[in-house]
Amino acid sequence: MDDPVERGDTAAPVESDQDWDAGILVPRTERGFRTQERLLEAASEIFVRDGFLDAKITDITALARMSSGSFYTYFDSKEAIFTAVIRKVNEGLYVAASVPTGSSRDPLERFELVTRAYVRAYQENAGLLAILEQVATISPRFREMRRNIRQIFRNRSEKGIRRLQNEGRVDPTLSPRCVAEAITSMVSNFCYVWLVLGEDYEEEEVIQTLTTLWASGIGLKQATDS
Amino acid sequence: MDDPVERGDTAAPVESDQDWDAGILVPRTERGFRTQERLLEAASEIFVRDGFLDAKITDITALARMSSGSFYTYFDSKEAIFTAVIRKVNEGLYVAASVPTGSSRDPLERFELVTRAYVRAYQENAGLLAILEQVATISPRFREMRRNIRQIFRNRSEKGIRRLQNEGRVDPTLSPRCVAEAITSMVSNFCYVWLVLGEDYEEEEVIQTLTTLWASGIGLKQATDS
Amino acid sequence: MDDPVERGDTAAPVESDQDWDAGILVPRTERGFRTQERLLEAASEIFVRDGFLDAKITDITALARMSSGSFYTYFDSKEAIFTAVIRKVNEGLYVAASVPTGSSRDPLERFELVTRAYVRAYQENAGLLAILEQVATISPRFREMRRNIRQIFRNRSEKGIRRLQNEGRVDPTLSPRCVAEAITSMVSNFCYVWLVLGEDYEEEEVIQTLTTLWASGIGLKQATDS
Amino acid sequence: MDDPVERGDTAAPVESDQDWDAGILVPRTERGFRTQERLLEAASEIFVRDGFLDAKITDITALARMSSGSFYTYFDSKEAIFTAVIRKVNEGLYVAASVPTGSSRDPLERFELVTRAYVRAYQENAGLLAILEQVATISPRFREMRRNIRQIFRNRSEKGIRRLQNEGRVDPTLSPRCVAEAITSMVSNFCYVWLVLGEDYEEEEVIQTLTTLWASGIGLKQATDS
DNA sequence: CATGAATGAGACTTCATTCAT
DNA sequence: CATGAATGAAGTCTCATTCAT
Repeated sequence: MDDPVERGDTAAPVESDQDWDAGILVPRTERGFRTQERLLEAASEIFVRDGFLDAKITDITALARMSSGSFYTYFDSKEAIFTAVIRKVNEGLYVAASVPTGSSRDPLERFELVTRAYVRAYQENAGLLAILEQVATISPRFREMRRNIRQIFRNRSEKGIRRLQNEGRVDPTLSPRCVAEAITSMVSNFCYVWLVLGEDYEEEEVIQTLTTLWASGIGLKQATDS
Repeated sequence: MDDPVERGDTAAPVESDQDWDAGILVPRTERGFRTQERLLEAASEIFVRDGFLDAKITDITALARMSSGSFYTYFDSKEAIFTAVIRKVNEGLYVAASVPTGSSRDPLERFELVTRAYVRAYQENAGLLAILEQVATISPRFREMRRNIRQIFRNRSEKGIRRLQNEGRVDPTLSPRCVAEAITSMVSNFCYVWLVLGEDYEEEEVIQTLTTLWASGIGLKQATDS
Repeated sequence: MDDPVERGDTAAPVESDQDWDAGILVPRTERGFRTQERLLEAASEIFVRDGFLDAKITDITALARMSSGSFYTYFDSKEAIFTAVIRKVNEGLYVAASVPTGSSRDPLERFELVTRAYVRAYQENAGLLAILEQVATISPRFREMRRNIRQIFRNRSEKGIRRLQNEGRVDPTLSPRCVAEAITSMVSNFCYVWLVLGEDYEEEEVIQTLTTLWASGIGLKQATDS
Repeated sequence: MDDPVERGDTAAPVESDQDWDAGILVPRTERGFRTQERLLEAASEIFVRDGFLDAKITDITALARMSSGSFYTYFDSKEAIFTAVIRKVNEGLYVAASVPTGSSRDPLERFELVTRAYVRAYQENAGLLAILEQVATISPRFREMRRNIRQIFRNRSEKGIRRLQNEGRVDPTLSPRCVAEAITSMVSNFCYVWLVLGEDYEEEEVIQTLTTLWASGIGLKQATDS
């Protein structure tokens, strides 16, 4: 394989020992599942609206049309339900950002594909990602979670760069990990500034600019033959 | 001038109408100035140690060896003293990140100089910048403040890129503002991940990698002659 | 009808848009109602004992044998519970001061009846009315509330006087509203001075004096026949 | 003498042992007197504007253009300066409400004269009297002070009524003290409701109504001859 | 399993008054 | 005598979580 970026693994979406299930209770009945689902939807809405700190359990349960006490039938704590909410986001991001099998083998095209997929996924989840950013600054547990999500992208980039270096198509003196970290920073933080903080940019321009900077930055050469 | 990055303006360090003075009272005596200074030092320490949310006014005044009420002689609130603390950091960053007059005219060298200065400044203030990151996710006021600090660097980069484009040394199809935003993201977020979140990197490697990605990313050509 | 004073309306006890419910939460269970009742009783006692300003929420909850936080399950603030306490007093006053149906048609007897009822009601609620007087000097909201309570009596008197004027039994040159205000002042403030400030008077003498001054003051003539 | 109301005594304006001087320091210099005067003027303004509770020493000193510490050179406490302010009001009221020597001997005319004078004096001092009312509900010391002021008028009325009773021009069965209390309540509280709480009345109508109610209320008969 | 009432720790802030300069 | 900095006690209110019904 000569992919600059890994294909999405089909296995577990998280590559760490992070406990994504802590405090999330498993309902015993079908009705219970639906109730838990209602809570998750309500929580997403409240977290996005008020942030993690200002989100109140009572607001979530009220929106889900149940009593506040019932919350604890389904989740152990506010952190537990936030974990559950972010887990769904993470799964979505993971799938979205996977380079589909059979897509082009041209690295530049793959860069663009990855960037576009990342941007799209970020756009769709900007609200909750903003809150994750907030929670990560407060709680080590969620800092770790945020780091894990980030590492998915960084690790894929790193493998891709390593491969291109092996193929002689990228400056071999660069540290793949350091470069991958820098590119991940560039892409993820650009999305944050643009989609969360509200700097005004035009989507296509963003994707082209990031792709170009990425490719040129690592000195990508076109394959001599192929 | 052909600077890729602007020289530090000699005027005010803040280029916005952000109110950096809100809630910060001005002492009328020398003694008052010293007391306020003591509070600022204590606050820096407490903020870094406990974060903004967990920092208690009483901890700050205790560390500064005065009664809790005295705090309010100098600051209206925790927000106000945090603003004052960050204002000092900002001033430090501003100076640190200015390209010294008389430095090299070679863009690559200037990129490295700027990156190195930024990294150094970030290192020195990592503790408080981490807290600013936290507070920015919570309070619109500080989000704006963080945005202003960021824009100093972005605007300088933008001007530099525009100039290099005019000189024909950089890809003219790139949007200077978008590129500047991306590079600012790359550099600032790398520092965050590295110096705040604790990813392990080696300083010189970071500086070289960021400089290279920056320069190559925008397709910087060496001046043909001169 | 030739009543000098209106019979109690059977409708709402408050004749204004004053918001008597602001900040008073409605319990959803029987247990909740009992708890709220306990708080109201404790609050009455504490308000009378300490005055509004010195009344502490913790004293109220301690007297009601519950944790301080429980207070806020039933009331938003000290103002809210005071409103609730006064609302009960107001309802009591309203009922007490109503002239019973079927009572004498002789105006003088009715004046005495009304004065006696007012005095009795004031006596029973002197403690809380003293506090209302205090709060009214501090808060516009309660000033308005006090005004509303007062107006019940003034408006009734006004109607009664108007009627007697129409019947030719009272000086027609007097302004009914102005006279009613003066009589309300006389009666209510006498009760205040006597029952709150502690000037020493004998109940029966007070009632007779006030009744006489009222009746003679407006020049009440006995019905020519009847 | 057959005055229904006493002529103003020329001696001390207060008929009690109330200590009107407590905490009011006596300046040693002419300049000191002027400074104290400045404080009194500033205090009046602030008390009227903010009420006693919300009046801040620093607001008073700022308005008087001096440092907060200097306040205590002239007054021992906030209560002391309020006492001083009210003392001036009291003196004004005392003088204003005195029936001028040589005025008519007709009781009805005298009633009107007294009422008019009281109303005028109240109008001029409504702001501070409102605050005295507030403070009286809070502090026993000022409650006593308010009572003293009130008693000046009550005692005068009482003497007048007693005299008219002796002359056979007023119902002899009425208790002079009780009647005087009632009339004082009527007049003073009417002024409060009208001038402080803001009920809308027309001055001349008020004076005529109160005078009529007063005179008729006690059954004043015109002197048969004289 | 659902409900909603009960819990309780604890930090911020004010401002009259005192005191050092 | 003037200045303004320093003091410090004390009470409200929040809300995640637990528990009785």
